[in-house]
Amino acid sequence: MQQLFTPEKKEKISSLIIRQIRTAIMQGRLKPGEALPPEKELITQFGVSKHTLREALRALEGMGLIVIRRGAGGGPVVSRVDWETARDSFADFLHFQDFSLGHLSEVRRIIEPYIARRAAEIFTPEADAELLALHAECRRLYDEGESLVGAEAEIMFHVLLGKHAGNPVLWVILDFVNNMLAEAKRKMKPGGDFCLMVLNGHQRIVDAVLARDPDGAERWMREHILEVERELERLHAQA
Amino acid sequence: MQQLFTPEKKEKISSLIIRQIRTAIMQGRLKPGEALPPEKELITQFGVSKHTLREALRALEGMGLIVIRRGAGGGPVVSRVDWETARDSFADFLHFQDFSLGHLSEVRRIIEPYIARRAAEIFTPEADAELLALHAECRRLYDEGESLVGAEAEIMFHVLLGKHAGNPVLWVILDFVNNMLAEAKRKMKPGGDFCLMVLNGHQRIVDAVLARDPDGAERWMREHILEVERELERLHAQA
DNA sequence: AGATGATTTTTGTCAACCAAATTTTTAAAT
DNA sequence: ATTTAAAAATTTGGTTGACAAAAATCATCT
Repeated sequence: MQQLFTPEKKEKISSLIIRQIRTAIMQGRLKPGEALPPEKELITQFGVSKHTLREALRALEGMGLIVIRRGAGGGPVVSRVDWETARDSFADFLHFQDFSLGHLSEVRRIIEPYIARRAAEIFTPEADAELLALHAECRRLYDEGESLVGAEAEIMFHVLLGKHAGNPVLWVILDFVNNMLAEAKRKMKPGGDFCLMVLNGHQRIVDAVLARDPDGAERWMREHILEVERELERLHAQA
Repeated sequence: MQQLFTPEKKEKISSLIIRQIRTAIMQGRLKPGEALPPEKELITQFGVSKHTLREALRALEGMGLIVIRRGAGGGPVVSRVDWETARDSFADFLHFQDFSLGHLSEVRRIIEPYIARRAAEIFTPEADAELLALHAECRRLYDEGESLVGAEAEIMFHVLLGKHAGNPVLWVILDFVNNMLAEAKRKMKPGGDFCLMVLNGHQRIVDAVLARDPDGAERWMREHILEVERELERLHAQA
């Protein structure tokens, strides 16, 4: 038999407080840097106990929406949600999905050639210099025999290309995918030949970007991504 | 002068508990569906007060990592982080970045034509049926004079194409971008001509996918995205 | 003026209590 | 024996009060 009445949902008080504060921030009624009233006052404003209020504040802190400092003049302050927090949440979600290296690589295959093309089109001399510095760092790592693959500099090489495209949405997708992939790559412990392949791939992309050759940059990036993908699959099959 | 000693960081107890439980889940030592000990026992295990423990549990609940039921046999249970939670977190982050409709549209321009091509390549008869049903629903909305743009069915049309590609990473990107864009579109209240344009665009894509014509699907999707983008910019300029 | 210590503000933690929700058990009735 | 209803047990939800710890401010002494 069908339910006749709605289940009269009793939401937890702390959830109500969380939503109130969160929507106030989202509607711009509370801006980053602005301080919320201290605990004592919030307790009276919301009409709840200290414990209950603190649960709400702790949850908001976990979301990265506020930071709480203690001591005189302290208290909860609205803050910008940083990328680390958002990325963690997204990684938590993906942990329960069944996805593979291939899925991450497919996303790269779609986005990164476009990014490389844009870089060749719009890079400024300053961006060129950053790219060269990062590539030099990659080469140094290789020359000193350290594992290039999965290293911070190798991730940043890819992320940097997107950084100057001025699209934050694209940028975070790029950052996320490359970081997830790097984590997996580090576990595989690829050999020196793999690193050399990566380095050469990067070299061709750098050359094309600096030569302001969008077609070349796009093509070499695609080659690079595919090469890496093939090699990772081979390593994965071995293990 | 350089600091001589580390600042002896005193992390909050609840944060320590949060991290312990979270890493236990991430390392697979706690699986979805598995119940954690009840409050009473966790209090003794961690050696903290009820209040402190509950703050930690509340934060974990906010992350979507656990759900808490009360009553006998209840208590905290590990759960899969759902997409809603992760999406909210990502939206919170983007709220503080300065990004525009153009940035969202650029992502669509890159991804959706590829998705349409893949759909034409791999769609099964069941997927075809789903697509047709959704398109019929879109047409019904238009015929009844309701605003098609920003409607649930219009979002789902785009998301469905990616759903059957079997790449969860790509799928969530698609879902996120289309939902963000839809929210913005709803606020603009576009007219009936806009809706007709969208409907015709969808029609061409459906035809190409059903005809198993990857080139056509890709091309028409690109046209569709660009058309919508131009129109949105025009509306935005008016306001 | 500058250092030092006391005071104040504000969060962090703990403890004990009662209320509400939900399952399990028990008991009764058919 | 099966179904139904009441009672009990379990577990979280919420309140109050108290004290500790951190950090800024203010007063005091040199």
